[in-house]
Amino acid sequence: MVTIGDVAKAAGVSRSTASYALSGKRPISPEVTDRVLAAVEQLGYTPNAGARALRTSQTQVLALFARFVEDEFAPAMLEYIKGVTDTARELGYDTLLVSDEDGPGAIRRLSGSQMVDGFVLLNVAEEDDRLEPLRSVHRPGTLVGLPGDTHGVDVFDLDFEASGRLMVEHMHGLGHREMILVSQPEDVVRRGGAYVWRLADTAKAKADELGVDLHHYFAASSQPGIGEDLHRFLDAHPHATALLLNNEGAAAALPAVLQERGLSVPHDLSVIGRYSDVFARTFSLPFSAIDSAADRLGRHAVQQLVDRIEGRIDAAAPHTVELIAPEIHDRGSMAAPPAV
Amino acid sequence: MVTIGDVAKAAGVSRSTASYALSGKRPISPEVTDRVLAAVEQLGYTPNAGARALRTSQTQVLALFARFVEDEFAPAMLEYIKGVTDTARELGYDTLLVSDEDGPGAIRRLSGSQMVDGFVLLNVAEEDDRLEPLRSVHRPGTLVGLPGDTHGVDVFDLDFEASGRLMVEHMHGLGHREMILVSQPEDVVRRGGAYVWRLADTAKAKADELGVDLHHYFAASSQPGIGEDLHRFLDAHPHATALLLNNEGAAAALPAVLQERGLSVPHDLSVIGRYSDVFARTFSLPFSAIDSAADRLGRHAVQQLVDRIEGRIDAAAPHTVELIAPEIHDRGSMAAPPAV
DNA sequence: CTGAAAGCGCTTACAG
DNA sequence: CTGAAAGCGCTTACAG
Repeated sequence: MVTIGDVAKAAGVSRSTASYALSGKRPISPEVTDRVLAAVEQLGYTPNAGARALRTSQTQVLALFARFVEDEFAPAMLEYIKGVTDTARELGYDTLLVSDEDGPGAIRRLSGSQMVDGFVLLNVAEEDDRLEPLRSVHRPGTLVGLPGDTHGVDVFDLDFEASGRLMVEHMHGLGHREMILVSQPEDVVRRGGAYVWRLADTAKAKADELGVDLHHYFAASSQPGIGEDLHRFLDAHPHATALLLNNEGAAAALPAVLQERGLSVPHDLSVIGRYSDVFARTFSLPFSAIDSAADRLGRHAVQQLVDRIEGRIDAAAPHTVELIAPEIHDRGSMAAPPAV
Repeated sequence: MVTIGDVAKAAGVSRSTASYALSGKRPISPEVTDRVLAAVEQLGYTPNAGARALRTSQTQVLALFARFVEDEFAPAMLEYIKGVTDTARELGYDTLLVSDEDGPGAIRRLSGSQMVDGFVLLNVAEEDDRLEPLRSVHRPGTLVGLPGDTHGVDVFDLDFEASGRLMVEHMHGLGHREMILVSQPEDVVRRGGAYVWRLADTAKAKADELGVDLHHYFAASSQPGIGEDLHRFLDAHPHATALLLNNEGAAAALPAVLQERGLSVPHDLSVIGRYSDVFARTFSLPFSAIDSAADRLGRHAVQQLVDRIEGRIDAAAPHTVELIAPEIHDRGSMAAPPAV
């Protein structure tokens, strides 16, 4: 391998001069700089990452913790991952992908071995077992997903409370007075998916406030269960005119259910979902939805993390909790309810 | 950070003895070993990865190159990624995920900076621009996907040629004599998806050999195009009794098309696809299919790579091209053709 | 069975 | 504006 010593020799300077010429950390004459650059080019020099990390205690690597859970829609996960890796690369960092069962152990291991400069955690649960080690390791960490206790970490998530309100408000504004809200299965909540009840609770509160009759159900997350569930809900509430979906499987199953019941959207039923744009494209879903903003969340998370790593954020300053305001991607599935 | 010097001091031995006690590379008395281990435990020692890499020229990190292309079904990609990262971890390696636009540049950069011990390339095209740098960098590389030129790399893929034959043979064995084969769009082939014509060519050859009438089409990969395409193919060949799908979008769109035409499977039409099991689950697809074996391919690729890195494979020995034999996952969508 | 020392390649404080 | 030297933490050949 070619080292900075080789570069220095080829350029006829000392190793320190070669190093400074490349880093720009002290003024080097243009002629010398040119010779160094030429040598780098000609020899194909790339600094040894291990040596640099050993010296500087900076690795230019971020750890990305993804949890691959059943029930979870994979393309959405991939979008987060892509958002994170792309942004990291733009900012000069590589990404170590950790899908370890043993999340807490992996955090300690990677921090102890000084392999990474910081951590991005995806799919964060209400009570997440990775948070305790993360807080203890003294390396910055950013979460995508809002846990119960946010101290010591930066947090980015969709504002699910505002999302619940927005769904109900929007449908109410169109004239709907009876709605069905379909949430993820209860075991998603039990595993720590607090976003499910966050959205449902605010939806219910807003419905109460507006005098809307809102029926809330947990439902299966995949076929055939979810199809049967949807039929059951619609049977139980024949006068409901709006369907709010915080359950990706329900959105995917709905077109078949509508066809079986001979319902047309938005003529007979108005529908709004909460899922990512890739999800909509993958299943060709014709329903308006609040976008999960996966790539934006991944992007913001990395920017914040790198700002911290590189000292652009005062360590004493309070941590960020950024909840992205929901935006409805309109696909034309909402209208005034049918006249009675 | 705690170093091996701290451990040595706590155990009352020299740094070299501490190191040897941990690596086991030379005999150390049980008492001393115990003291070292206790010190490690108590101090929470983890070796500094950069220092170790600098000394040993081994990083215990693999680079995983994923290409996120449109048209590509993401869950399948995620399955490969999971197969690779999990296997790597089991073998003591971390995984650097690279989704760089600049694949060739990233290979040179990571190799030059000695950040990784080897490369796994996903989604390899017939003529892949990452192969030239990979061959030049003198670090082992394993491909998932069969390129035109396999020299200097280990290759793992599903045997698409055998898959084409198997589809036709199996349907022929059930009595079918006229079939439709639906391939991915032509631009997938143009981008280097040679597996498309590999499967189609052997299917056609086998059909000729068996006297089967096989109609081959390229089709769109997503709705609404693919639905229209399927209708068109079925209209054009009213006597075809079997449908062979080497196009995930076609498989996902087929249930709706069948319903619209009032066709039942396998009574009116026998169907076989080629897609992963997660894909089938995600879309609740009721069709028998040749599994893409994503996790198995990822697993084998990493095992082979690590064997090479760790010198368990003679560098002079020829490289591997392992094509996994297709297996049909039977979901009951194939039967004898309807009596005329 | 154990220890003192060298050196991997880099950056940066020290010296001029 | 440039150079010689130290030291990051590790492993291993050298010495006993």
